[in-house]
Amino acid sequence: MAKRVRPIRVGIADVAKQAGVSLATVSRVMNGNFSVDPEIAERVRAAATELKYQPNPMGRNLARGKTDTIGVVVPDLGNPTFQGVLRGVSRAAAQDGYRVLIADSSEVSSEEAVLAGEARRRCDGVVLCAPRMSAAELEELAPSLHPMVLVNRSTEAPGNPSVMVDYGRGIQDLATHLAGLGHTKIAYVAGPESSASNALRLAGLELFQQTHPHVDLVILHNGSTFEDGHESTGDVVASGATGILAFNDLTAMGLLSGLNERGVKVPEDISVTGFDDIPFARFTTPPLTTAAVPIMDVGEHAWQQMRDLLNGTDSADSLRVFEPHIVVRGSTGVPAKITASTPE
Amino acid sequence: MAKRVRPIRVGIADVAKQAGVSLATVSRVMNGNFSVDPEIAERVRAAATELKYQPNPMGRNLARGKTDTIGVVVPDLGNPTFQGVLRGVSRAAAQDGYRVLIADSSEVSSEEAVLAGEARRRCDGVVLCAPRMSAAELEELAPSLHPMVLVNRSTEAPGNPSVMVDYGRGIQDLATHLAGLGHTKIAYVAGPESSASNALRLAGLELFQQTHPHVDLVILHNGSTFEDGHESTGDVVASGATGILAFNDLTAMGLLSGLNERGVKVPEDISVTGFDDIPFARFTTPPLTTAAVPIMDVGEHAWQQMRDLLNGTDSADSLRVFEPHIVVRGSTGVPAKITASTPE
DNA sequence: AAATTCTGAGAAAGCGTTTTCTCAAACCGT
DNA sequence: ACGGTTTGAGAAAACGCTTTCTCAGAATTT
Repeated sequence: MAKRVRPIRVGIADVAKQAGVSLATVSRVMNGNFSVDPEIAERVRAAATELKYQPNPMGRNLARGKTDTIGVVVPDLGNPTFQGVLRGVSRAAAQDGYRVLIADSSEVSSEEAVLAGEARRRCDGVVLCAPRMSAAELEELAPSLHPMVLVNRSTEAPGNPSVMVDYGRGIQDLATHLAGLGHTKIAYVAGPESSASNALRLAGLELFQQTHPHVDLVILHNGSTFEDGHESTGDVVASGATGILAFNDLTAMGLLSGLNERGVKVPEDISVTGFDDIPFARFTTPPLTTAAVPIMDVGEHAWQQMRDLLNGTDSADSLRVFEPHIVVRGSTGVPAKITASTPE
Repeated sequence: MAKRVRPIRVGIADVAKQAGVSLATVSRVMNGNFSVDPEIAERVRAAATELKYQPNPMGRNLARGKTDTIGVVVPDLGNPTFQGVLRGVSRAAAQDGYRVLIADSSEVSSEEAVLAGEARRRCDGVVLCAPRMSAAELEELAPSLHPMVLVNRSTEAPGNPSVMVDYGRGIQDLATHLAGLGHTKIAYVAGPESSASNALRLAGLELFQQTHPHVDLVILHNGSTFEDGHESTGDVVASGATGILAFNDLTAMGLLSGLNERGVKVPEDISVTGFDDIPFARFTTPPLTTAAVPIMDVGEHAWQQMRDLLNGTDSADSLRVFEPHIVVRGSTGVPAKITASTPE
């Protein structure tokens, strides 16, 4: 029977025939193996370009046991933070000839394990962005995912680099900023329970409380989206706090919007801070005071760690912490009570 | 010589041995081929789960000639629009068991062809988001990329579905909105020359001009980023126009910021419109009047087209146009001249 | 000039699946 | 009970490369 309709695909064999050499030689030339006569190499290259030969990645992948691709799994592609690290990883990896496969778990933590596993099998490595799964699950999963690098999480087992953001430090700075302005009652509108970065913020606030015992600190439970922030408005107002630490910029913006609807003036009546310094934080009304996180750098560093893992290069640090720095804009100010007690 | 250290990887052969059947049978069971005795199938399944067997994707890919992956190439992962379609495609594809590989051309149009080609070879298909390359290049590249679906571009050659947004209609609606408010001098702050959607907007404005001959329409050349919008402030003010159609929400936000710095009131002195209705458009000061584009739907539809292509299902329409709808917020209003001429 | 080491390229063995091909055994109708 | 279909599973051939193994012939050594 006739061979099935050849999809006009030129393979390594065609090039070999055209150049009058063996498959092995073509492969050698294509992979820059120098142990081949320059003249022959040239002949092969000519044949390759003439036939427009492009190596089939599937064949290569199988033969080499690698794909030059890494997987990135994020909880939500709609979140500017994850978009940032995705972009950072993607660009950095591209520099080294690697591509990235994305997996969006849609905040369903039970999906994470299977997505991560699948990504790992398809790729040479996997970076897990702020996985929502429990610590126990993460520990259990880690060995089967190696090489893996974590963003904003860490594991006991060594060999899995983490790149983290010092949310504790950031929230302390923000709280201190508010306290410095004279706020004595501060509310933290917390993020998702399952969020590790939320836990870090809470720990940071505990330290803050120790150094500022006179400040009345209250925790309001909430979420991580704009809508969550908007819905927290009632609780925030009811709390009587004049300084509000929102979980992130998104919730801060939601809160700003909610407060505006109720006629509460920011920062005159209430000061609000965000976290992350997403690109739009400076365009809110008023512009948002927040803790800037160098998110692209986080992504880029995550790639570097991954590359070291893949190359077997022992990376210097397997835990890198990025420090946020607060940027003060218009959403924070001296609380009303103080202003009122100092009439002109 | 001893086999190199087995990386503990269980292959189909291990399962076959464990179950006492041939490789072929294991494969059949794993792929839900029913022509296998239920009892044996059960035995195979038991062996598979006991050994925690997971098929190696590289092997499958090569044997099946497909990867269950599609590539998405975008000009800039930092652009909310592309983030939106990426998210839409990713989620929709995931539903059908496909994954997505991303390629960010960083707005370098010369990179697009190579990135797209590589993505295509690695994946079963490719969706090109608003490629910046010339029409000629696109036509030339198209055949080698098939199956491919285009977003916001189209080709002569059939078989390459396009999903587009009716930017012409949107900008006309926006312009009409401004004209309706009484603006008689309107400026369009154009996007990148190479942007096809910019051309569509220009075409739309031409139609608008025909139906509104009395309106003085001026075109200011510019870019697509926030910074571009900010830098256009001088030209905008100098133009004397009272109604400004920004290329997109990003440039509109930049412009808003620039106008604010100069003490120009929006919308009292100048009205500004954006385009896209990115999630943050409603939080600018004042909230941005814009043309909302159902960007997630665009991504989702792009996937559907791709799926049809992959399945050989002839899709009903190979050109789908999504209509934007304008959403009027606070950044547009009656021009000052009119207000002044109707004193209370 | 014979023996030994290098070089460079072809032959062939994987890589881990899927998918024909084959063929024995069970099943069928007459 | 016997030729003719089905069933069901194993053997083996792809899939398209990379890489090890081999082995001529050239280069070098004695």
